[in-house]
Amino acid sequence: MSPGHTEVTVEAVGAAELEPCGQPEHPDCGIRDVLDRVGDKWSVLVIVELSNGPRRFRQLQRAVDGISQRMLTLTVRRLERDGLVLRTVYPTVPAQVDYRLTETGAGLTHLVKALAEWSLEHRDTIARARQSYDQEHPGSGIR
Amino acid sequence: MSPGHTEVTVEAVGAAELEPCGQPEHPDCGIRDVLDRVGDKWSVLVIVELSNGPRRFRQLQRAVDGISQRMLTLTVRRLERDGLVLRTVYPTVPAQVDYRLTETGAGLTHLVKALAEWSLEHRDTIARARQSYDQEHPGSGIR
DNA sequence: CAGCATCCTCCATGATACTG
DNA sequence: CAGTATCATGGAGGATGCTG
Repeated sequence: MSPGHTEVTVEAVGAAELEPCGQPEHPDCGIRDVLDRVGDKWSVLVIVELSNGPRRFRQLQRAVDGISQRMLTLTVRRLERDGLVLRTVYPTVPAQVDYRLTETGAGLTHLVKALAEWSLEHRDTIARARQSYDQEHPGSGIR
Repeated sequence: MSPGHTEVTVEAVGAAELEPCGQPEHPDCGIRDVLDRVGDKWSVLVIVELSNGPRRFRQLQRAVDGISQRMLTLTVRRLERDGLVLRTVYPTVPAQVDYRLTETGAGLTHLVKALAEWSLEHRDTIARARQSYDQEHPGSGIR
């Protein structure tokens, strides 16, 4: 997975076969587009929950503990806009809406789950690293 | 919240084999700890750059286009604190410092690269999805 | 139930200046 | 070179109230 590339910059992330794209304006090659989504506070948790099957709005809100109505709306709208989530409205009374992953979204799920598993596997290691860092650097103010 | 919930919640992320951990206080099981790092604006780009080998401070700053001195400092410090990056100071004049991934950090790199590759593979699909969403939902205000 | 509209707060990030 | 210190700010996110 690591071919013999010489000076590689951060944008040539995938390895040799990936387009370096090398535009100063887009140093991240659109990776940020996805990362901004994966990175925000709620998207991943919503995606993971949806990976267990379709969910309705309130159901999602209850599952993703702590999310506000507003943020759930925003999150799920953005995911829909990106084509990762499909939103279906049933014209019942009261209204009923469900959300499910699209195929694209499901593909991302695997990566997200891998990340989640990695997190769980290394949380202790990281926690210990932090403790020892904080001991050796008292009052560093880093969080 | 329901103490003995049988409902599958977002924390049962990996699937059946992952610890549900089920603490209302830590619904994310520490996934957030890692996600917060992966999610912030610069960590991933720094990690990816470091995956190409050790880098010095200025070198990193030049590679990660657009990062400010302050944010680079904060980012590498946090990565160091988490045990993902090793910081080595050489007592030369002027000072010389290099950063390299720890083994833990290198492990995360693989996932991050997978994410980056996925991003590149799907950026067009996502871009098209956004376009069509924006057409069908004019003035929705979603970004 | 599934939202939208407002208001408000705080923090991540940026800009700038200075230092060993 | 490799930072630290300080100030400013935009926007993410929370709280609340209302609606079809």
